[in-house]
Amino acid sequence: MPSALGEDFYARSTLIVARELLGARLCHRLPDGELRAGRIVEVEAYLGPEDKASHAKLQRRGGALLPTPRSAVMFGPVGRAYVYLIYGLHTCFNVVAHPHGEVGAILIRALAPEEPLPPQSCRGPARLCAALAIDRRYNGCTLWAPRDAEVQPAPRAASPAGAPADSLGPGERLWLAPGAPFTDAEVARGPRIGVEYAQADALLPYRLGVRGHPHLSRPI
DNA sequence: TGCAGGATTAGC
DNA sequence: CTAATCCTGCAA
Repeated sequence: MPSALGEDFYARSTLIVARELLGARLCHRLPDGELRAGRIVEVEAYLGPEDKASHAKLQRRGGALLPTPRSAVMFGPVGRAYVYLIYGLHTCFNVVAHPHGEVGAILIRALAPEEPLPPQSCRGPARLCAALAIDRRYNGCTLWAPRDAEVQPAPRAASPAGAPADSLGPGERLWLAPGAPFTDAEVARGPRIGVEYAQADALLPYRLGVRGHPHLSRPI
């Protein structure tokens, strides 16, 4: 896994990591050796249970407050993938990042794709997953270490019904690599997309993108 | 156990 | 604007 961002990168404020993810490269090595990658140009930060737009929720079970199964990885170790199915149709990819003892993840919303991906194939969180062939098997996978060194996947619910039951093949790898950073002047912030149900929290400027970039999912 | 609704997208 | 489509979390 060439030059992956290290574990410490993810152990900081979710919003700081979101900002620094802009410019980084998301890379997927397929079982046949093909590399699909792109440079991150748009993200959204999602915090813990206090954030009404976030999947991170607590549920009373057996007298104790525990994370709900879907988003349990957001409560766990940083630098892992949180991958979920949305609208019964599409896959979204997030990176778990938060200071020790906190909760949060960053939704990757758009990439500037690299060869051989088609130029417009990574605009939107579900489209980039389709283009890079990222699926729910990656939920809970560590992004900063070779899978050989990986500890057991985060204690998450059993694979959602319908998820591929097979595990990742030997050659498959998903990781984040450093890339040419964007300057603060190039970064625009705005409200997150599609979270109107979160009322006041829907207005927080937790969507970050490269100003005017042609691969944004929509203008910011 | 049932059921409303979703961090989206393509198509009319 | 709406349908597609399957899980999820919460109510009962």
